[in-house]
Amino acid sequence: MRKISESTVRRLSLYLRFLEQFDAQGHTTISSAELARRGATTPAQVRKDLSFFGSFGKRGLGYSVPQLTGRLRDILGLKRTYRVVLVGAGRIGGALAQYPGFRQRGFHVAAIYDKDPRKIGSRWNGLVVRDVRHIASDLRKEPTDIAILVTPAEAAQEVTDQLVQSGVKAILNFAPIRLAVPADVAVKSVNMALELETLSFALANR
Amino acid sequence: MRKISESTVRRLSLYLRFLEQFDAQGHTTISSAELARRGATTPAQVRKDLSFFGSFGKRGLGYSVPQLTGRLRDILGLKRTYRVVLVGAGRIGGALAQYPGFRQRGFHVAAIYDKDPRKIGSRWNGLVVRDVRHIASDLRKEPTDIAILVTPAEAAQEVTDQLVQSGVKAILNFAPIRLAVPADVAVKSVNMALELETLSFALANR
DNA sequence: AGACGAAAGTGAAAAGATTCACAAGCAGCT
DNA sequence: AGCTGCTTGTGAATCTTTTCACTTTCGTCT
Repeated sequence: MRKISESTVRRLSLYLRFLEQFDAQGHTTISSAELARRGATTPAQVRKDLSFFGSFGKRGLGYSVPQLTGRLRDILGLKRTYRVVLVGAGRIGGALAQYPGFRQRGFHVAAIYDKDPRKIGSRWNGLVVRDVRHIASDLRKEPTDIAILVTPAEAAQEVTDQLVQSGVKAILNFAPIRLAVPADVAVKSVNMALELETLSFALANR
Repeated sequence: MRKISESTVRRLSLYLRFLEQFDAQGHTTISSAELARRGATTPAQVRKDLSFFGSFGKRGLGYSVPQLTGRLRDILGLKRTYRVVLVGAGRIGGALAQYPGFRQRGFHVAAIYDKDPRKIGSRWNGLVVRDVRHIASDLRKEPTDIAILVTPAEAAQEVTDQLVQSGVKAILNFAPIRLAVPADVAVKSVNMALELETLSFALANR
């Protein structure tokens, strides 16, 4: 497949959200102009993004809301559910484990791991925190594609190696460190402090 | 000032992190090649990023770690501390309020607000959750540049309007909605589910 | 049936970001 | 002082992304 840019993928996710809202409002078709308006982009951008994957619209009419919704869910890999494991039962980890937005989209947090004996055995939203040492054997029984990593920086690489060994193919990383992984493993890093810094930059440079 | 791209700003933040680590290791100079290695980019990229703001290095030698650290903190607006208010005392809000990475960087979460009477008055990390209705009067007494918004989507725009009215100039938005704000207010939106979707896209398209 | 308005699809142009490649400058050495 | 080995700073070249502008197609109306 032709290389699709990260920004295109992010916009496709956004379009999908708008489509769902639009559907809830009872609309059956939507134009690229309307999608653009909601997504703070341009109609041409919307059409170009979609055109990488085929042509889904009807000229003169727009896009069928249910049909485009289906295609986007397909493109984004959202027609299935994902078993997700979370490593790091701290405050952020706990919050993420219970975040309803994940489950709504088909991402099921099925296990939480930590290294700290004081946390192991405690309950988070019905899940018992397990020892990180069980990752390998657990995932052998329950293959898992996606992991969310919320450990301190020091532990992140070691845990990553275990996850990768156990067959995890995608990692959402909250640890402030760049993870080394094989080429076939996708890593997406999120860093809250960095986001705030883009804001302080904006404040300082006006 | 010349327009600086978002990606440049993000990289500058990263460089600053690496510099701090490098400093802690006792190094006094660093080359663009070393910064590039750590940041998964190229030496030319590092030099170009820095060149937008001046020339800080010594040819043949590299950059002075403390000097470049200082300049980056200056560029990113990190030479001061920021008073930050947080709206939405849910699980994610609570976790963010206590996130040590913010305070380390000079972002002080000084107040938490919520609309839910059951949450108002409860304590989060030493802060008492206050009624959102107090935002305007509180911020009149304590001017605040940055807000973190962790409300449900429905409440987000209303709260934003109040924040903007009260002089907030930058918002880190976790609500899954595009906020309407005046041109002089910076908004940075973070959407966890969307990040996971870029991963499921990667899994689906290999 | 033909004409019209609306909107998709799409090469081509423009804008923007990254990489290249090389001159210039610095420190250390002889 | 002059030579050598590095490494910066930067215009130019390349690559990527976005925007433009135009053709095609669809549904509707007369």
